[in-house]
Amino acid sequence: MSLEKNYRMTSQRKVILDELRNMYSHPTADEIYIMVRSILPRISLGTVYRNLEILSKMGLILKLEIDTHQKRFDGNSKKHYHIQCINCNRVYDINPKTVKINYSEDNPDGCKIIDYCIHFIGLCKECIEKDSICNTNFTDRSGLDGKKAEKPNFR
Amino acid sequence: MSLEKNYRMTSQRKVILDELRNMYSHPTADEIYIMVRSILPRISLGTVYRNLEILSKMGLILKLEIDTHQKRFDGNSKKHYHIQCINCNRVYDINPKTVKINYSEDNPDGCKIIDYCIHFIGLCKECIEKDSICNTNFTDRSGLDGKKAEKPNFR
DNA sequence: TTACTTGCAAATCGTTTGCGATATA
DNA sequence: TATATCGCAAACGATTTGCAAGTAA
Repeated sequence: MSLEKNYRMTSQRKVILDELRNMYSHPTADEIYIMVRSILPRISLGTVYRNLEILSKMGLILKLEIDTHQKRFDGNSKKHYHIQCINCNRVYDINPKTVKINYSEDNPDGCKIIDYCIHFIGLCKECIEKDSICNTNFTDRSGLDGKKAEKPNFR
Repeated sequence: MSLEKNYRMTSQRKVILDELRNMYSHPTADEIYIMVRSILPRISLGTVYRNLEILSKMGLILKLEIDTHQKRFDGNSKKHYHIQCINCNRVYDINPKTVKINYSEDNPDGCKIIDYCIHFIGLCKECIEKDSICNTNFTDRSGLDGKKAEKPNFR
């Protein structure tokens, strides 16, 4: 008597997984929906959401909660760090060797730390290159708060 | 010619700020709405949202984006660390002295890190105490994924 | 054959916004 | 008095869900 579901590998699920695994960036559900529709034009957004949920339950992908107003998904299911670009909003992997975090499990306030979530904010390679060509001066963040960045063209 | 708004200190705004400053935990907008209604019964949820936004723009409170499906607010506007309890879902401050983070601005992948967001996951003092009394064994996190924890009774 | 999955559409939930009335500086 | 703010209700955007039909194992 198992509580597990016998998940099936449908064509929809397979295409979503493949698309995600072939990407460098970590897209939102609606971005994945657009990509997958070029292969399966009749797929629905609900199916995309359901499959992303199941694939992450199966441990095949990662659900990222970096963006507060939209979830993002990562075809690499091993835990690692991410950076969100302040210019294009895309999310990329960060080399874990460049980061060190130290904390004591037992906090003087009486809390017990079990795990942590960290993500970085900065500029991606592509936008840095664009910056040095166009002189758009991204590194000045003043007045950027709350403004919507350009929609990323993924891939 | 200033772009600033001349914010006013209305009774609603003052009560929201005071409530938030007198709290140890960091509530959601609807939790604040419930609290404030006991003082100002005719206040609307929209007003609570608008004021929380303005108070954080004024730099008097902090908008926390720890919980992905609901924003939380902190009466202490200085940047500091937080922990969310896996049992009651409440968010508390973490003593910053117990945490050390090291990273290099320039990532080998070509990204440039400007800032970071970190928060901790664990157990709050209250729930640890409840655990040792009731033997509910919180520290076993298996099967907890996605489950809704009990609604916190704030204060 | 069975029960998992789909497409579709409607529902949900947190949050934002337009409006005419009210209150603060 | 000018305009920031209010309460109310409707709108919004991301996500979830109910249902009848379709399909993988």
